Amino acid sequence: MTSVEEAVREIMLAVSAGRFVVVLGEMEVVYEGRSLSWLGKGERLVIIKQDKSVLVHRPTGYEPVNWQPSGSHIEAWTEDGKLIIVSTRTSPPEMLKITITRIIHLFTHELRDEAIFQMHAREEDMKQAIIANPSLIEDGFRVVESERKVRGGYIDILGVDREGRMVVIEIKRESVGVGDVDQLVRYSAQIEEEFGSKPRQIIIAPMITSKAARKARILGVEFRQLSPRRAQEIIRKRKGLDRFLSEEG
Amino acid sequence: MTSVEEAVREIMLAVSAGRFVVVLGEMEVVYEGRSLSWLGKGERLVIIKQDKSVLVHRPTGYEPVNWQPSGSHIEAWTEDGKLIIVSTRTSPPEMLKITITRIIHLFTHELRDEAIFQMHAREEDMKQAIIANPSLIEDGFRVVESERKVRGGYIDILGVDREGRMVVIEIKRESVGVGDVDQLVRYSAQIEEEFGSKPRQIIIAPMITSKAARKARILGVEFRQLSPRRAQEIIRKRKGLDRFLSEEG
DNA sequence: TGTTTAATATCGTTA
DNA sequence: TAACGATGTTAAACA
Repeated sequence: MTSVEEAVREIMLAVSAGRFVVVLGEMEVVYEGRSLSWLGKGERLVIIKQDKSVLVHRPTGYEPVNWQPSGSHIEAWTEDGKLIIVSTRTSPPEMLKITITRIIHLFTHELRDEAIFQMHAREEDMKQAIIANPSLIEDGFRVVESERKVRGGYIDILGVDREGRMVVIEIKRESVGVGDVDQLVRYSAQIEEEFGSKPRQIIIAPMITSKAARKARILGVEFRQLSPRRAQEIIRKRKGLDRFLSEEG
Repeated sequence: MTSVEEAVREIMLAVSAGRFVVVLGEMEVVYEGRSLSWLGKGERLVIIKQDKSVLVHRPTGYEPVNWQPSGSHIEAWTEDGKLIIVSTRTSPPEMLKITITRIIHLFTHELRDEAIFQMHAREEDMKQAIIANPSLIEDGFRVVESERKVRGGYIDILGVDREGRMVVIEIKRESVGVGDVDQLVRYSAQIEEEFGSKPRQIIIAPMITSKAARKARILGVEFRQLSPRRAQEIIRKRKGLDRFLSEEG
């Protein structure tokens, strides 16, 4: 079992050398800053990452019970045979104090991780899929602009249909709710204000609630079904095509 | 160094026994479910919590790069000398696959943590908020004394209202019960004894039970709503001001 | 069980 | 720095 003095030395060395620190132990935790919190004695996991972010995890649950973001200042010392770890930040001013009364396990190591994290099938990917393949909306549809700023937010895609009529498109990754229909109508009203003619309004999403569908029908909002999964497949195909073209050209 | 077979055995044992698992190692991670993600080879930390939630942390950043919530099903096995950990969930259907190509460190332990996590201000902080900002009680209110000793305890705050009438204030961090109303009335009686005139009686708390509210109405006790959350905001604002003043002065 | 709201939200991007 | 939207948001409160 590591002595408290050895633990302090090992932690401070690891922190200054940019090594990853893992401590399992019995501790109390106090946080003061954007909020205040107290957590009495219990066995938990403390992580000090290489960017000096700190996480305190209880035995259950997805979220850390306490934390401190990267860029904070870390100090460790002993007090009455206890191991104290304090992380402070100036902007915003906040402080996390961990009082470890018993060390169960301590381990430090320099982690190397250069890999790129790739994620697909988000709302952004659905937008890219439509831009890459506008006929997903309907034949003859053309994209004019994406992320056009309006009061209260952005129009995901602004386009023109086969007959030259303007189309305002709202994309949702999950089920469309009543609020999403309202938002699209608000944005469309601004386009009508600006261009003088009422645009078509289309929501594209994997599904729509019955309430939202009713409201959409009443307000003249159209719905097109597209799952993030299918959008992902379109992007992948498109990428494959790009690769083929660049290899050929 | 732990062998892969030993690691599988230790992890499966720990998971079924409800122990906490920590693995530092070189790994690839794939997620499929609400989205799709792929993360190439790199050194990371894997946590399997006692509720079978899984977290994968890179060397930097607050958030886990991949995770799986509690209640998922966990399996571990070996494949070509690699350690595979897969966590699956049915609703929504999602899967996390961790392929560990090199184990740097493995540790399992049953963590006991019964402590209650308390966030936001304590009763003491609510008192400080009122002292810092007496208009929380009402316009023209002034604090005369805090923690004045009486038979049976202390008066949280003794003050004077706009018309010069004495005010006895009782602070509660949680819901006010009948007993709290009784206590305030007992303390007020002593103030009346001492000063010769009946003081106003105010309870300040985030909420009050209907029974206590009825009793308060009958006994002439007033109620002011203040949540620990709001008290905390006032303290924080005050502290920010103090810091500014101390820097300037 | 489904819906709404808060979070020390975090994390980007943009003005 | 502030504002704003997206997040595999999560988690709690509410109906």
